[in-house]
Amino acid sequence: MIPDTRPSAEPLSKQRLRLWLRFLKAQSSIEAEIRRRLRDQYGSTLPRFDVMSALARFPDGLKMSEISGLLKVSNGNVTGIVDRLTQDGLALRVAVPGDRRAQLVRLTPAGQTAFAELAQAHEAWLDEMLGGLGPNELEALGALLDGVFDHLGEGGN
Amino acid sequence: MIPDTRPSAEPLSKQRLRLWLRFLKAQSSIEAEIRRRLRDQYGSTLPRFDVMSALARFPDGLKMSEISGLLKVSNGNVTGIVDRLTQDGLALRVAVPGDRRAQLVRLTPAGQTAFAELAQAHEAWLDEMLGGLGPNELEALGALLDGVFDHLGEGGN
DNA sequence: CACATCTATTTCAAGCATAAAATTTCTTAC
DNA sequence: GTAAGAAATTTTATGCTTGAAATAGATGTG
Repeated sequence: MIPDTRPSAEPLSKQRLRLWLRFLKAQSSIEAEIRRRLRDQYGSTLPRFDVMSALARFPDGLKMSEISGLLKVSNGNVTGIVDRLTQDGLALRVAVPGDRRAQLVRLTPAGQTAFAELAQAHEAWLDEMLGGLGPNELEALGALLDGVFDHLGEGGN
Repeated sequence: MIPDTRPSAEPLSKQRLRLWLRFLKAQSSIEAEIRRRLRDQYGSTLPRFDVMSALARFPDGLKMSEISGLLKVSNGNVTGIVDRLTQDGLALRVAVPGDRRAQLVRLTPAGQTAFAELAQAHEAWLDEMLGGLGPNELEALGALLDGVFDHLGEGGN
């Protein structure tokens, strides 16, 4: 097929803007549905899930600043979320031997159980909501996202 | 090229999950940069920009509930944002003749000027950040997003 | 050891977001 | 016209998020 190289009536910047708006709409409608289900079915939230997810990947515990670094959110933000997880008995803070400033946060056994259940539901929800994407579409979308990242200069992390 | 039709080692649900995480990462790093620039360069925010954008498209004004409907956010949310825009002299509430419950929100002239400037910067930023996407990529990405929407049953609006 | 500096975390003030309750006003059915 | 219900909006309580300031502890240099 011969690519259409005619200058479009609409400038490229407008096309990029419109694509961004569609991108945002897809993202936020999916995310809103996930938040709703976390709330209604599990009495939880996406920020809590994100923190638990990080903690689940590091059974030896994470320092507060490591959590905020992984999730790319502020320190003060993590303080509040971990406070609430701790109140609910899902996480706990343990002292770091050599450093009285820092603490390691870990999932409690109850937290591990709760997270396993949430993670399974989360994966199933996404599988359902992204069901329109088969293997080829997934690969194509992944490649396009790589293009975005390359240009943003954020390949790593 | 012969498509690889072998059953992948990784189940499709996991692939969808991983794609979603990359999708989220792209979206949130771009959005974070936009929020940062709105704040640092214009002393504004994305929610304010979204509301002003809706108001700019309807010069005759919008009722509070119309704004929240367009932006798909709660009523109480809009109350606060419009309050702050009004305090800053960018929007105003005018009475609706036949209905003392409702009010029309409009941009002030200052609000129109401010929005025009923000909108131009916003488009330029996206053009820069999505610069990795040429016409063909834009079209391909648009088509893939359509596939997602179709499956979500959210074609319209 | 003292002092400056750096690091880890929490606290604070402001704004954003929601769902649920409350208020005010309109409409409709009698 | 009055009472019941619906509609438009605000208020409230709670949680998430940020950047900046505060606190406490560690580290390094003289």
